[in-house]
Amino acid sequence: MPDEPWLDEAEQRAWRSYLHMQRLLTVRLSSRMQRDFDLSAADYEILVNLSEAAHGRMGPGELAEATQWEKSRLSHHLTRMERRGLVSREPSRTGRYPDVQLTEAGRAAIRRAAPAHAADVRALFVDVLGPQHLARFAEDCRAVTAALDAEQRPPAPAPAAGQEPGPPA
Amino acid sequence: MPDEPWLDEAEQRAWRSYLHMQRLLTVRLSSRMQRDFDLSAADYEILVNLSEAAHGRMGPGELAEATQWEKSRLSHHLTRMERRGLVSREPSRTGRYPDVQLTEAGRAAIRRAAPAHAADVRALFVDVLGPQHLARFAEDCRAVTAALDAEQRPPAPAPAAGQEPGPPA
DNA sequence: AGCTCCCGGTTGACGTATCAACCAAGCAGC
DNA sequence: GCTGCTTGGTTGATACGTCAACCGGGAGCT
Repeated sequence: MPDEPWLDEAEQRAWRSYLHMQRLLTVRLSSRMQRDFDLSAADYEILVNLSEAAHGRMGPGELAEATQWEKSRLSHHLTRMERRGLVSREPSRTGRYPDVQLTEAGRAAIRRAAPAHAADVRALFVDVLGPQHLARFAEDCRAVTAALDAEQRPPAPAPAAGQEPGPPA
Repeated sequence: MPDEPWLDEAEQRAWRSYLHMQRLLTVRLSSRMQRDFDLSAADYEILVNLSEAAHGRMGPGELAEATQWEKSRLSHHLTRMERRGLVSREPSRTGRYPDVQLTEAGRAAIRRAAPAHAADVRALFVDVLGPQHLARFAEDCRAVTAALDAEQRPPAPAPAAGQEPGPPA
């Protein structure tokens, strides 16, 4: 930790630029998805993960790991999604806890929403930055993430996991 | 809008890198502030704006403009903050609606929290990127923001407002 | 003046996030 | 086979955000 924590004006401006973008981008993407497809960003994230999984089916633990959500948030949210018929909880053959299963309605929902969402991400982010800036930007994001991870658990330098194509998160 | 909305693998990875960082960074900063100072990110934002204003006092409209919050969110949140004694609503001499006034407790709260928050932002973001990357990164953020703004209201290219130093937002 | 419309702000209802408390398998040790 | 701990999941309370409905004081018109 530096002795002088304060931010100078340039740093301040940079930080606020990020905050501002972050807020606008989040709001835009999620409100659009809500309006057009009746899905929240949280719903979408769950659906993406399930749709990428083996048979549209995962254990709660895996889901928690994949989304990095708190168990309690996950449980609550799954309950709500279950009530809306997007997922179901099916007794698991292998594990002790019921699996989360993507329903047909759930699969239909994400199939409907994904193209529009991808188009949004492309129009508002990917295409705005262009390939080069995009790559640099992502690199910077990973650096920050690494710093975050490092601070959280000093020991155990865990290697990162791979990513496969699919609907944009 | 492009005909092929889908994201290729590199784009996908970049986007997810951003999402991941965004989430971790937000959670880290806000949970720390909550834990150590009993302030949410929202509380902090209001306090920063008020503390930068003339006499720790602003009209609700100005606050809404500064934070870009919805009026309803602002109203609700101010009610909660008022209940906790961080702000008060004082009848305004100039305007028709009561001003929002930073209380002594509110000022004390942000004075306590700001240094730690600034240190966090520095340690987890500013110093991780370094001056050059930071500048580039911020530039990219502004580009995305501009795209967002442009899409929202096609006409009226409004010039941006200046920013002054103070506690980090 | 009296009327209407508009606009900034508040309210209520509902979905969501977080925290802490709880619960119920599984497993260790005896 | 019981005792008790660990672990993964659920529940309830409370704070937060959003939407839509509502309210009340001007401004403008006649």
